Amino acid sequence: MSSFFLTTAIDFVNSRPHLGTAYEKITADVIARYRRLKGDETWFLMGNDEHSQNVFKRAQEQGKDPLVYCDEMEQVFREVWRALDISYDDFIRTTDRRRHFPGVQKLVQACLDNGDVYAGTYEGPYCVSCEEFKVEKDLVDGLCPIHKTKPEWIKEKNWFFRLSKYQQPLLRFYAEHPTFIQPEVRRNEILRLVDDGLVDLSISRAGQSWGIPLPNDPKSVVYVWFDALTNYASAVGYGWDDTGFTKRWPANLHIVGKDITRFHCVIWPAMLMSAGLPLPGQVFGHGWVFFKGERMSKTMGNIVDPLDAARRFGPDPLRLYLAKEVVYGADGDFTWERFEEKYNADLANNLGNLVNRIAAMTERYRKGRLSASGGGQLASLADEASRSYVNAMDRLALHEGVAAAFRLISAANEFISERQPWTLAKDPANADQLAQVLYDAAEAVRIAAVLLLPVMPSSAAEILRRLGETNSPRDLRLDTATAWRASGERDILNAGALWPRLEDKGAITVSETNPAAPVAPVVPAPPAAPVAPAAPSSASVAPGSGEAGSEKISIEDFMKVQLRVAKIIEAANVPKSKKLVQLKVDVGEPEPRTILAGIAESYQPEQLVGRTIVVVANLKPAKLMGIESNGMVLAASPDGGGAQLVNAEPAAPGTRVR
RNA sequence: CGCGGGGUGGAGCAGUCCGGUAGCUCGUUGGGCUCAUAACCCAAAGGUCGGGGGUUCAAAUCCCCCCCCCGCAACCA
Repeated sequence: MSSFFLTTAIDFVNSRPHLGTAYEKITADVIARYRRLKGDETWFLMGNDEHSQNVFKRAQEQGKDPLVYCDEMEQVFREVWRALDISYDDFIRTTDRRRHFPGVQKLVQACLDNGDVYAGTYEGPYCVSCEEFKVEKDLVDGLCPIHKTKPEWIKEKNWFFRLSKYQQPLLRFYAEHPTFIQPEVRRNEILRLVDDGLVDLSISRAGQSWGIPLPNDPKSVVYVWFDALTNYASAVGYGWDDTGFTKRWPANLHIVGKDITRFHCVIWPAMLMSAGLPLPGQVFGHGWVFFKGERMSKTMGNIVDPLDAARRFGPDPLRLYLAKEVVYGADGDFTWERFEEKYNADLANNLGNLVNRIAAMTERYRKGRLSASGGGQLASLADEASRSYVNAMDRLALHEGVAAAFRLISAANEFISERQPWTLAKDPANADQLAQVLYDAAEAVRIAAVLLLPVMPSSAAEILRRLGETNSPRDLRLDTATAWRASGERDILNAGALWPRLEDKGAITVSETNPAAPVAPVVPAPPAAPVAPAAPSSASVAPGSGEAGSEKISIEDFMKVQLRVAKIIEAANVPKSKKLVQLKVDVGEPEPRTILAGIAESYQPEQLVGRTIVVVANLKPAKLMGIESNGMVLAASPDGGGAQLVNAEPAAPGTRVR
């Protein structure tokens, strides 16, 4: 029996998991369950990344001790993973002093011993308010993008890792292990990157407390990658349990997002090489799942809680959708419309209905009992499906694997139509034939259900139960369970619809932007599908979207804001900018002002000239795209665009607005 | 020249690495069936595979050029 150790990226805990993170865990879980089904001794590791300044700040904002905050977030994450049926075997946290700290320190020490870590100075712009170094490119015209303050130029003693030394060893390693980086596009990217040369890496930060102290310099803390990446090794014992570590390490597969494949393919192997440890077998960089074409992100407002789909339909339809509809490795889309479409097509009409018709006929014609008497034409199709399933799953082509299972399901539906058991049932002389047809169909579905166990664990188990499978799903092994059973008897359970059809188009569409929207009456909810709120057709500006100020301000506060009527004299698009328009406006002052407005997507410059609008006149100047803006125009700006300028016609420029 | 993804029947997508009947889901039309969740089965209509050039006996697939869309990166002060 071979063993298989796979991991996902560990997650920052400064916000709840969203569809994007759930996608990674779900697909990794499909792989883990597939390996178990194959009989591999599988170890599936996940975890949280907690030593981030963002996390620290988040905790402070909430007035919590960072560790307490992380404890709470762990529960939040675990709850989501439970709801999605993620079968991780271990969960590591980077604040784990028993397991993670020693691992990180040992790894740093090993690199030190090897002469790959050296002292140097890190210089850079440091924002005092953020308490962190900024990267040149993050600065907006020399200012901290968050605090608008000029960062101090600070030199601090840092420890560096000699990443540059590993350029050739890495290239050699990639050449010797062509499948180390998957899919191919990612591999090419990385090869190019490493080919271009590598710079040494700062691995410590001085004077911080939130992190793991360096073994050789306890006043400094291990910075980002040496801390985070090491989780894969520390979790299985590196630094605290040699036996466990040698048993599990190296990992066979790291599942990560395409944005961080480079760290896993470059820095991580270099660290391991330096420490003299074996390298992982493969890094797979999956794509993004967009929501209605928009990138899922913690900072955008379009987060759809993965629990939503799972809560309404159970985790399996969502899991199926993500595994089957998104080409693994490429980007994909999630829309409620498509989710509903696939739910009906694959689950209600195809698989669910198939199970139902077999069960109903068996009950009616055979009193619920089937017996086999030799193989049929479906046997070879089932065999073919199993083969192409295994072939695809081994290549991590999850979408192809699932498709293979569904081809078998379609074949079973076709088979039933062709043989017409209901006709056979009319003549007792055909009893044997009838029994055979029903048995074959059931057997094909049984095998398809086995193939679907990794993707839809509880639904597939339920189908197996109804088809009289007596073994527990966890005891099933792919090779034996997908073999056509040409003999034996079984009891079939007729237990109603597994996935009731969703009737009303768009019924499960939700409002993404306005959670407080009134809930409209919806479809009569099927048992598995609790009622979902219908979308307010929000083509128009949604009034009061967002919380309408739970806190009240005083009139004095309001008066601080100086609103004035302004007339637009000139307007021009800002080069290379998508949203900004540069305006020259007359606010009744001797000189016109330059104001930038993010309305380029709603207005052409020509449309703007001559309009009389309202501006905030006493706003601190700020530079955007290198141009200084002295004020702000007022516009109704619904999420998703379509800004409408506030019209002040016919008031004279400079008039105070209050 | 910032990075990256993509343009395939009405819609959404595979296929492109390893050239050789353009496939799937939904939708449409016609038919069948009645066991089943108005489900299931069969058939049909519908494609210059973004455009141009090249390589080849043969190009959605390989090479070159161009056009368009979309994410990310910087900006909705």
